[in-house]
Amino acid sequence: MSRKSLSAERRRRNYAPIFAALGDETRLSIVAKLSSGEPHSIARLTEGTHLTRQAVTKHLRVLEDAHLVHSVRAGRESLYELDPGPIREVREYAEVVSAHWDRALARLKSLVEEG
Amino acid sequence: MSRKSLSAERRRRNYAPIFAALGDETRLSIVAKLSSGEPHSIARLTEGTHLTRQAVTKHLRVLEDAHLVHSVRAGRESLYELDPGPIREVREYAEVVSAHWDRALARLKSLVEEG
DNA sequence: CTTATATGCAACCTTGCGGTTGCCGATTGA
DNA sequence: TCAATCGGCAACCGCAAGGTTGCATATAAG
Repeated sequence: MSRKSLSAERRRRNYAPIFAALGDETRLSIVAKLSSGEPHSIARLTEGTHLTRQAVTKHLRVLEDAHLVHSVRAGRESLYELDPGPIREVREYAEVVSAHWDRALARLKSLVEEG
Repeated sequence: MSRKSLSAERRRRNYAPIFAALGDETRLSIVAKLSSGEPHSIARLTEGTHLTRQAVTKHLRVLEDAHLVHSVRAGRESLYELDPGPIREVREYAEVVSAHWDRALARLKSLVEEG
């Protein structure tokens, strides 16, 4: 289960699970906290929210399944850290769709002007 | 309801609904079809899928609520077209998070090297 | 006018998601 | 050793998501 092979698998057009994982405010806020680079424990990530630790744990599981995050056990706590790969893929997806759209518009425009 | 004001509202950090709308393979394929620039009717979007027209209609509703798509009635059919704004916002979000992460990593690295 | 096409609306079903509670094991620290 | 802290596991709950079927309505085509 090397990271390389995982990344290769992912690139095979499975964007939906990534978007789905990001489609929740709680999870977006977790991503925001972790994007500081500092690993956070579950208890730490639960602080400030009105949620149960279990709820946060479930959200972390979702993020982990989408490879947006990974955890390392450190003593009695497990530290979560951001995994930036999928976020880059999201950016690439958005760029591709935007580019496709822009080219299509340009084509339509030139058709109209020629006509 | 000018496009400007809509875009301004959206920019207020409501990324979750956009991601959620994109977090489904069927809807991603709809977006892909529409990114060609050519408006598609519901019947047209249903062709090739193993889904009911009603199911596709519901997905279109979700995309519409997230402002990823809008429809125009043309005779007896309603044509759907891509709305590129939210996709751009997705790209911006991904860029911001990536940049934040990269800066954090650079900071950590320099700390290690100094120490 | 009649029929076929394209959609809308509403009810209904099943499943998954977000969330909670309760209990148990492991690690830390006094 | 004993208590407190951090997590994992499992059961349970309500509700929305994804999907279907059936029927109604408007437009197009013959």
